[in-house]
Amino acid sequence: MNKLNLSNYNLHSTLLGGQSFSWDLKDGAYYGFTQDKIVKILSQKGYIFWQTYPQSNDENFIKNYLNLDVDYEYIIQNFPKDTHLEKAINKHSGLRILNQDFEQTLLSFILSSAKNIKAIRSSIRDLNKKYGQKIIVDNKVFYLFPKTEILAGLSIAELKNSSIGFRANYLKSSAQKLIENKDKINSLKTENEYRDFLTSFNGVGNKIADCTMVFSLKIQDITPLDVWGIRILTDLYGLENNLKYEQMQSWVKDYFKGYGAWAGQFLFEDIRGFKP
DNA sequence: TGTCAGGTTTCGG
DNA sequence: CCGAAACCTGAC
Repeated sequence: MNKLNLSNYNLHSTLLGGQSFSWDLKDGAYYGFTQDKIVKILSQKGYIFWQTYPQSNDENFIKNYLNLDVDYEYIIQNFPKDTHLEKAINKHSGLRILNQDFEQTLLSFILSSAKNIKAIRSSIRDLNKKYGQKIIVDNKVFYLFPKTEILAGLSIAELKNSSIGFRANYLKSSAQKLIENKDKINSLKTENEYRDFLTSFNGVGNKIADCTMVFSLKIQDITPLDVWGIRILTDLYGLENNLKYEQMQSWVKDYFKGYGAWAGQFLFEDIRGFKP
């Protein structure tokens, strides 16, 4: 295992909270899957220990994924002082935003629409088991997230065997579009460019575009506006619920001073009652 | 047993 | 543009 000096990083709330479906806690360690590796992480007062498989010691990956080049203390200290945020930060101290793989994040959130977290995690693991590579770590069996090419080549009927229902069409069509537009995402930069591209995928509206931008493209000034996100704005901060999507995100950018993604994540985990 | 879940698309007005 | 129905299915 590799050792990394890393204080104030709440692995539990970060890896098992709502921003990723790819992690499990087993025997005191967190195991996650991407499209090409299994990642093992555990924390021990002020340090984390980690390893990647089958390619070992992928330090570049781990630092990118854990999003370590952000100035966490600065972000927290710069938040507006209000009781809701302070309560949420206190409860989930050390919660971070991850920088996950783009294609996996987009495809995973396409599967999330109108499903609860437990069900979507179950569907993804079923797809992994059927179509992802098997890897043994610590005598435990893991499966990678399926390659985009594999998903694009499956039939709708095959995909529906993983309990994803009407999302099967979205998944296949989006996987195909990702292949046709290989690396196009890397040529884009601004939120508007990202949003236009992402919402052109079948099955991707504003909310899933938000999740993809925040959790895999380092957009920090917006927060995903699902039912919970909107509830936060209306119930806690008094916004009118008939505001348009763009107006709500505009308020988020302004009020949270460019770090709405981070503030929103604290508030989201708090309001939905995630146990730290 | 019926409703609902971290939405999007489609369709009618 | 805007509200409502349709889309699948496991979970409560």
